[in-house]
Amino acid sequence: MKGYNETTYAILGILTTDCRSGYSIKQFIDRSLNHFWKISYGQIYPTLKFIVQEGLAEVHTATTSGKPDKNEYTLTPKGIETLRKWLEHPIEQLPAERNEILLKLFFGRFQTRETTISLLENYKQKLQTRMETYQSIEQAIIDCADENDMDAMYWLFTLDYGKRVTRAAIDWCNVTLEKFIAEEES
Amino acid sequence: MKGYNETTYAILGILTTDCRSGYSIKQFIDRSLNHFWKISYGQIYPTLKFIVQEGLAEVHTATTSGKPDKNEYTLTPKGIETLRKWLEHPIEQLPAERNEILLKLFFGRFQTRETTISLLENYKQKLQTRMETYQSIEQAIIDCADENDMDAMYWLFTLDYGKRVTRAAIDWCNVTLEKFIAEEES
DNA sequence: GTGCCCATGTAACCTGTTACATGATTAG
DNA sequence: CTAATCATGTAACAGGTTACATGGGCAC
Repeated sequence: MKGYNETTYAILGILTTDCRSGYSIKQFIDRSLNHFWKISYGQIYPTLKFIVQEGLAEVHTATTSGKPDKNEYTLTPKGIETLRKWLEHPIEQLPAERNEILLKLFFGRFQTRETTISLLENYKQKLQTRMETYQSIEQAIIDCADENDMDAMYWLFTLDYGKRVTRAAIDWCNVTLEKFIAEEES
Repeated sequence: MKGYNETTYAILGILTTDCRSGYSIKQFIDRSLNHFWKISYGQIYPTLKFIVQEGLAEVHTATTSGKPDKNEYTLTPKGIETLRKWLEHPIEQLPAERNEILLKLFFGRFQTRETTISLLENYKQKLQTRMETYQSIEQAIIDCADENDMDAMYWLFTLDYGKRVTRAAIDWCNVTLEKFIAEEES
């Protein structure tokens, strides 16, 4: 734990919703941001401590009958301002994605064509599963969202991103597979 | 430095080419795999040490006149076998990409529309720059590759992947921007 | 003699996950 | 009584980058 990193801002963002404790932050991420953001308790609790130290939020222990006590965090004006600054700041650089499948393909000269083909088919299958997951999440959002539901709109934007990128990767699998299969026949 | 991780296999793969020293491995990655794999000296040298410890490669000091000595690594049969096993093994799970722009967009309820639009336009611009880079690399490969050049073929596959995914992301920017701009007019 | 490429290496640090410890309450 | 859910927290580890130390040779 050092300073202001993306995890800090992600948590600051979530604290603007109704999720105010470490446990419910984790739940929120797992339910809603899971396809483009993950986080573990090992990061959440130390970060919440840091956020309080910096005066970005305040803690109050909430006693609910029938449930264990929980620490509820409320953003301070300074916290809101810090979040807003970050949101406005354009991203510095595109994330450099490591891609294991491209690495394996690149060294494919040392494999048989059959192995490369089954590698690609396995990858394609995983992408298709992901695509189906996106589609069912999307349907669930559409079904239960009322009109003017801003949260739903933003969820759909992020899902649309995931679907388009996954679709492109599946297309690539198909054309690449075709090339290997064509070569095999010749 | 612990055990067999992706970095180990990446280096094992590169050692099958003419790059046999830590320095030239770094160069190779920066020149050829840069768009989907990066690595720093801080990983390369300890990993090479580990590879030798495991008996996957052997070191020999090569003295070239006019240049400093360098440690040349040569794969052993065990090293080749280890690499081949990894190459054949299908990837376990799709990489879970953290996406800062989706995170910022998701919390866009706390920004003005103008800010969101400029965020997206900035992102789109970066994607376009990346696309141009891919295209110029591709052209360079096509220009200098002779027929039956297997390396060139694999490079083009990985570039094709990058181009398709980047294209999909740009398309997403466009449709999302349109929605925000339409909303602004209404 | 100065700056650049070649070449090797490491220590400090950052970020994150996993596994564990702890304990209350409730439903069956 | 026991399993599940709610809730908080930390220590050990894994993986990676950055910055630094070191030094040879070459071209200007």
